[in-house]
Amino acid sequence: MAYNDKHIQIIETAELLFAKKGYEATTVRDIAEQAGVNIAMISYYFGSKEKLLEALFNHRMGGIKMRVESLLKNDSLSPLQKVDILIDEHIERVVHHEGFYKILLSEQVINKNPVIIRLVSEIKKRNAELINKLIIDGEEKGVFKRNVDVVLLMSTMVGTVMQVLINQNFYRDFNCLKKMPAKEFEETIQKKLSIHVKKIFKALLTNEG
Amino acid sequence: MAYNDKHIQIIETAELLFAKKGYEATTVRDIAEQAGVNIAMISYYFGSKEKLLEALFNHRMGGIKMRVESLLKNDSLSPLQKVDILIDEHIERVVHHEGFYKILLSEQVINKNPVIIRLVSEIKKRNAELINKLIIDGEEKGVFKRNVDVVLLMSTMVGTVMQVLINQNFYRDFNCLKKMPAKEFEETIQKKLSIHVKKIFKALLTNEG
DNA sequence: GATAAAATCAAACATTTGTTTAATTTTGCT
DNA sequence: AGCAAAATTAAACAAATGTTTGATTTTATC
Repeated sequence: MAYNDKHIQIIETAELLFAKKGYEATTVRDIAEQAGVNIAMISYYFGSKEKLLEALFNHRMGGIKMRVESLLKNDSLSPLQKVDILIDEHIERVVHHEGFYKILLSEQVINKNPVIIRLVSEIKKRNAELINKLIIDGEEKGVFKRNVDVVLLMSTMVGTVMQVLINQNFYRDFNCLKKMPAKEFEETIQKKLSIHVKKIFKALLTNEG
Repeated sequence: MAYNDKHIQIIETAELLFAKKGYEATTVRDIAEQAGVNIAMISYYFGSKEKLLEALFNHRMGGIKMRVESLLKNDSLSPLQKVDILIDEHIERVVHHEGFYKILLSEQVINKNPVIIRLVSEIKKRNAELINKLIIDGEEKGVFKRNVDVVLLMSTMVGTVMQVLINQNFYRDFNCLKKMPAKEFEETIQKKLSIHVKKIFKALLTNEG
């Protein structure tokens, strides 16, 4: 299904509110008011509140379709370089779509909506398979270790990034960065996070010395 | 406040349902029915649905109070051994209280309830400070690197464990373990996860070679 | 065993929920 | 301009929500 401007407007307003208050705690009246449309428009456009949530997932995860395929085929990059790029792209996406990734996390915890379950697990599977290929390629070239657990690896990347997202305020507090401007802080933490995850992957993947 | 058997019964029933359906989607009628008590008992005992949630957090997080203090003081263990024990204890807790940790995660995403916010951030802060001490101790003994980012480290542990918890089915699927009995699978993944996180910590903390 | 407090209950409460209706306005096309 | 389809609206809808009430039962203390 293709969404027009009004669709997008409602979807992204819903995204904002779902991320802030949670799906169940957000009312269709909230969304309609914030989006500046009549309440009935949500049923009219999407059919129901739940289908609006599904539309949000289609809208955001369609775009995600990690452009991994092309990256993996690029022969001018080493396996480790490719891994680093994947990490940075993931962090970039999460930082750029904080709200959606919070909703995604919550939905995975509940794991109830069949449409979302299928969509998410398909993307997870595809990503895992592609990364698996990349790792096997690295193995064959002798730069990566054998028998790396791809799902654990991905869990660490995704989990670490999500946890840092959730812990932003705590990070500021604990490291006495309360006064740092939001913009600067965001850049700082993004860079630190990138280095951190890359270090982990390098340690887990390569026979460094 | 001290809870009697009935309190606990209601709290743990609520925990079950909150974890399964989410806090907002769980009704007090659900809880009352499942717990085998009258609907009015929830207000009578706890005051409100939200205060029941807070009671759950008090109930579970009071127990968490990681017995870190005593562990850190134990001089017969090396810093790295202590880290390994902390990791295993964390995994053990999460596996043993899956439901609660799902609720905890969801609540951190929403980050709305002031009582919970305070409770969680206090425990996070205390844990971070204690682990920081442990790391500094390791630095001084020359076994740990300098300038380790404690919050990033904790985020990786907590985030990885949570993500594996969420990805359990996917892990089974991807690694063709659909037929493995639940009990065996749980043990397997717990052991793998433990090794995985310990490996990460060792890589980030020590000057291995 | 009387009595007061605590616990339990069915019923009622006012709100809020997502959705629908039916009328009206706007749009797009000839 | 005319007209059918699409978009928009205010109002209404039934169902479900958390909470409270007021009566009744159980418990504990003397």
